[in-house]
Amino acid sequence: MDAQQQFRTSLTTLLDKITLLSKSQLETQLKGFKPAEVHTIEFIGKHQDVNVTKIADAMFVTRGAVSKLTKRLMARELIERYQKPDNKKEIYFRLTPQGRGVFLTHEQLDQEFQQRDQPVFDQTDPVQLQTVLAFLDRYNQHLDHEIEQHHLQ
Amino acid sequence: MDAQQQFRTSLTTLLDKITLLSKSQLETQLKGFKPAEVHTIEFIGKHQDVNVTKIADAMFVTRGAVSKLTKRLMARELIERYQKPDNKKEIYFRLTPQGRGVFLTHEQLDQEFQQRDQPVFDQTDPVQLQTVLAFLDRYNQHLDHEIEQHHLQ
DNA sequence: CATATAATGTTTCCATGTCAACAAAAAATA
DNA sequence: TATTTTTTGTTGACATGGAAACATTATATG
Repeated sequence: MDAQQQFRTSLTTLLDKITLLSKSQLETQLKGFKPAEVHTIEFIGKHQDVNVTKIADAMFVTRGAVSKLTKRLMARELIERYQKPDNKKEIYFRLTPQGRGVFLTHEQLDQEFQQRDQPVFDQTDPVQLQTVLAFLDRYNQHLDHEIEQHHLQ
Repeated sequence: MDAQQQFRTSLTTLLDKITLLSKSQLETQLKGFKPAEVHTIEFIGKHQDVNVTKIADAMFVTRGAVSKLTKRLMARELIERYQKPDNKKEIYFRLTPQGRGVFLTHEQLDQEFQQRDQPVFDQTDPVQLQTVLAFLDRYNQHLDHEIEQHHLQ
């Protein structure tokens, strides 16, 4: 297996595992909340004047999905909607006190995830770590180039 | 931003870009096939004596989901089932000629993606490349440990 | 200013995934 | 060997996300 294939395989399994782990922990600590719901609460908690379209863009899902999701979250009184006096089209969301509770729990969990993986970073030589990060940066730059060439975005 | 955060950010954007680039090509060349379907065909094509449980483990989904997926693929005559004479419980899958067609198309697309990104790997010092791969391996091993500790899978 | 176009959010239909219960067979255990 | 436990695969109920059609409002254009 050449380097690129090995890289891709490692990356894929890495992300599958991270997803699996965060999902289960989220489910135990935030029982009754789906990952997408928590993610939405997190996004609303971190940004001002969030609407359906912004959430959809940030989460890489359709507006329809977000519309349903926010409806559920409002029914459970975790978020609430508001509008601005000069715009009758856009609908914004903010957290309710209950929603802020979920938000804080999630923040704590996120710190736990970081702590869970920190040993990997601590036990790696700083120079090697920089090599890894630099490589990812170069790869990202290359893809930026490709995206530009293919006239995407 | 610390190393872990930088690593996470780079990884996320890297994958977003890869998804964006491969999306349009996959849609034109493998029209009518869902990512999960192609992924399953790929897995069956690459491994011997694959059963529902193995696919589920490899794709991080439930056995129920795989059971339905393989049923669909069999209905479309892309895969077929077989058993071994000394085991009446386990059911294995292999590709049909049509399934191999899809498999090959996917392989070719994959090669195109590889060629697109090969410059990044060619222009990286082999020693540094090994550092990157070794880091990912260590990270994966760490997560394997975590998954085991949480009694997942 | 009037009209065309774009943006925004919702809903319906549909596909697909999870969960949980289940049956059958294999493996472990007494 | 007989019984219990585990493994394997399937199914039905349910939830959820995508696609597309739609209504409403904002923005661009003439």
